[in-house]
Amino acid sequence: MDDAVPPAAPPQRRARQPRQATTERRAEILRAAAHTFGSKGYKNGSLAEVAEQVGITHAGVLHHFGSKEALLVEVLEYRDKEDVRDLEGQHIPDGIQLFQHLVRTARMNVERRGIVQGYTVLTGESVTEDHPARGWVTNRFTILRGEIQAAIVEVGGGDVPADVAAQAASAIIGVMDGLQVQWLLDDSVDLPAATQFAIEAILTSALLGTGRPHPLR
Amino acid sequence: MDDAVPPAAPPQRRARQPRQATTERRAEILRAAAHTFGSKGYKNGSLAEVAEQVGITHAGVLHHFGSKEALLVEVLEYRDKEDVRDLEGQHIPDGIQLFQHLVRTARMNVERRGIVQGYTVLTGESVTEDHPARGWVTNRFTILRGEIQAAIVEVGGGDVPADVAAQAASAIIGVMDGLQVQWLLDDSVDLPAATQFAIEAILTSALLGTGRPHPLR
DNA sequence: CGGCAGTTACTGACAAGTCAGTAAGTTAGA
DNA sequence: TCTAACTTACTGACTTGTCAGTAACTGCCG
Repeated sequence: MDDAVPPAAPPQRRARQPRQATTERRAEILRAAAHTFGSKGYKNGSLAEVAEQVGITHAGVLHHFGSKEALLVEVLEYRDKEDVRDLEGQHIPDGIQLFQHLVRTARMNVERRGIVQGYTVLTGESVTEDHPARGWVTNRFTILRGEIQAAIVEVGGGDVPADVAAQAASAIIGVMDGLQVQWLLDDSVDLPAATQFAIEAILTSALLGTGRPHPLR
Repeated sequence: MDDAVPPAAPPQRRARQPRQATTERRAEILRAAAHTFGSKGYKNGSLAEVAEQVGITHAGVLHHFGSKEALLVEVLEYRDKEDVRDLEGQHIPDGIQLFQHLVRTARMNVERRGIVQGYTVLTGESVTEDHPARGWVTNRFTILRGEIQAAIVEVGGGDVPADVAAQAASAIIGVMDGLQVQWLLDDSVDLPAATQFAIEAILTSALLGTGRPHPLR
């Protein structure tokens, strides 16, 4: 390759860029879409409802995102970026701190019912055939399981067998999600308390035999 | 008017009963609907698709059930009855047998992916506003929690505090549901093993301090 | 036991609505 | 001036639900 020439002179003519306010506009639409898909589901939430929240028509939304499915994909990416930004400054928790972080998240979630509902509805929907969010949800689970499994092994000082750590990791994610569903349907379920109880229980069992004391209390 | 005649002669005329084959016909439709709502969700599954499976038109389905929502309700009731029939002969498990039953269910579920998917999709959908299955799902959770909580107290010989038993009961249901979602999305999740591991872990923690040995192994 | 009244179990057509997506025209900002 | 950012108007595909009509079945009357 010839690297001597300056990188490809801009064949750009004039104002080919989006306007300045457009970035924020798109973000507005993404937040509206997250809200709609969250409360009604992806299939059942309409572009018109999303558009109305930002004061435009559904065709305006399609101008920005091309299709409903593309909008969903960007919503999911947007949420990922937000999650990362929330953790900015803080180092990514690992080891025992990860579990403390999970319990803290459950406590926070009680104050963000809408977000929890969105996650729950979308996750449930994603197991249907050819759902556009299926890949995203599956990937999310895979990453999360990996992180939690690694944290379990780390806390156990390497003495926890891989398959036990894997089962415990799945179980921790499962119990968090499953408790959220019950809590959404019935406020009498104590989401933070049950989450903490279950995580401690699963962690204790996974570490049993390593001779280490329980690290959460 | 001549009121001398005996009070309102039976207005019953003739054949008022459904035909013989109708019961089985309705059951066929219910099974088809369970399949469709299970794989596509209630909102996204159409009457036409249900009808096609039994070789009639969507109007025929509506003839039998009146509305889509009424069909869903009957599907749920039908499934309940089937569940009960499955347990027939066997006494309803309680105490430690309930937990063995739950683990056995997880093992069986690996062979009934469709049913698990139906349960998962419908449960996720039900947390949306005004969903027609919401009451059914909520009620199901309430009953299940009560049974599991009672079993925990029983196994613990009455030494387990009510709130601990309640949290453990929620957690056990939650982990079963949550693991099913992960398993549906990713076969590499070992549903039976992780379920058994988590139930044992949660049960152990709940019984801790009662001085009883772990009852599952 | 034959026939007919009344009902069931549908079909096919249609109503009324929602939906995503397209195309063409308008406005306003860089 | 050029074009991004819309709107309006529309299409076609689907939805559930209604309705009138029809064939077939059921049970009673004579």
